[in-house]
Amino acid sequence: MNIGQAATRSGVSAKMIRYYEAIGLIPAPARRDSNYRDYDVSDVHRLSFVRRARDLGFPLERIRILLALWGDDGRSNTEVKAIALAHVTELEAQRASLDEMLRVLRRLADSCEGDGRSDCPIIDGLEGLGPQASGKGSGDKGSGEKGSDEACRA
Amino acid sequence: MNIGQAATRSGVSAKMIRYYEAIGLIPAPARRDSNYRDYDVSDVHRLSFVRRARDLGFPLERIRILLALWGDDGRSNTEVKAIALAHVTELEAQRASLDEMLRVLRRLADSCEGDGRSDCPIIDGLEGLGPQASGKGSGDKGSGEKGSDEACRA
DNA sequence: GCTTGACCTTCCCATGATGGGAAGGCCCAA
DNA sequence: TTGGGCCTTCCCATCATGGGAAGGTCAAGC
Repeated sequence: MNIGQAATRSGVSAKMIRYYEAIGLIPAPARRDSNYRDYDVSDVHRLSFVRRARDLGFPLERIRILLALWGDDGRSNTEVKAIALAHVTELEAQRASLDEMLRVLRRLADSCEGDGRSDCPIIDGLEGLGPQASGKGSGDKGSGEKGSDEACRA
Repeated sequence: MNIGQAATRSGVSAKMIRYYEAIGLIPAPARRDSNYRDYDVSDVHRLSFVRRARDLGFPLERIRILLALWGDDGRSNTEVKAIALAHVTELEAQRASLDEMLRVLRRLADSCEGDGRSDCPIIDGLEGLGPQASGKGSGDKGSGEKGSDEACRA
């Protein structure tokens, strides 16, 4: 079947199928006389495997390893599990990072009245790093105080 | 001060400072006779603002708006809050996506013994889409069944 | 003064995964 | 035969960041 058919069936775009082939993630399929790529059901099967792994957030280099294990009858599920758990650990780290951002952002947003005044704890929080920036120092932000002691070293 | 000093003080790498200038996120600073960029404390202040916003996951285009609001004495905190809340919504969507990946991955990992055999529910889960792939169909994965009915249309 | 090493400049390239689009060829049905 | 839809390759863009090369500057030590 053509690449468009394979794309529809596997859920991987034609563009991505060509890319996966280019980087050697999947083998180059047979070509017809017209130079069209020719896929069969096992190719679609492999592409679906890749797509599901992508949906789970696996980076392509890890999927490369998973594909090798997939096709290895003598594989050890210990290795597969290790890859999965390593990925879980990375996703957890990402989530922890997101949670921290959300925590800080929500606190800032909660402390902002949003009542139309220019006074804004969110801006203050970005400007100074205190938990609640106390001073309303937004007035000194311009390009005014260009001092002349330039080589100042901390 | 030199760009290196500004980088150290603001926590933004020199590379990034030049990039932010190139894309117009921050104004081009004065230059010395040597063509070195010359920063003052207000520049460092602005860079620190950018860095904190980046730490909270704001994309640069949103930071561009925040910077404009920061420097606008007549700003409305309503607008700032709207931007922050929009970002919260996006981060929450990302977290939901991560959580779903983690949920599926943990379930797969939990169902895998990791005992050295080749039998692997993780691989099965990637291969077929069932909640628990029942059949141990990993045997048919090779490049064997290259059928000849190529123009098959679903 | 001269050397040395740390710093600065610009420019190009790479990442990771994906999409957009142009220019040209192929295929099938009307 | 023609038209439209599919395919091919090739180049470029994203987003934020880093690496590195080739060359200029500066400050300190001798």
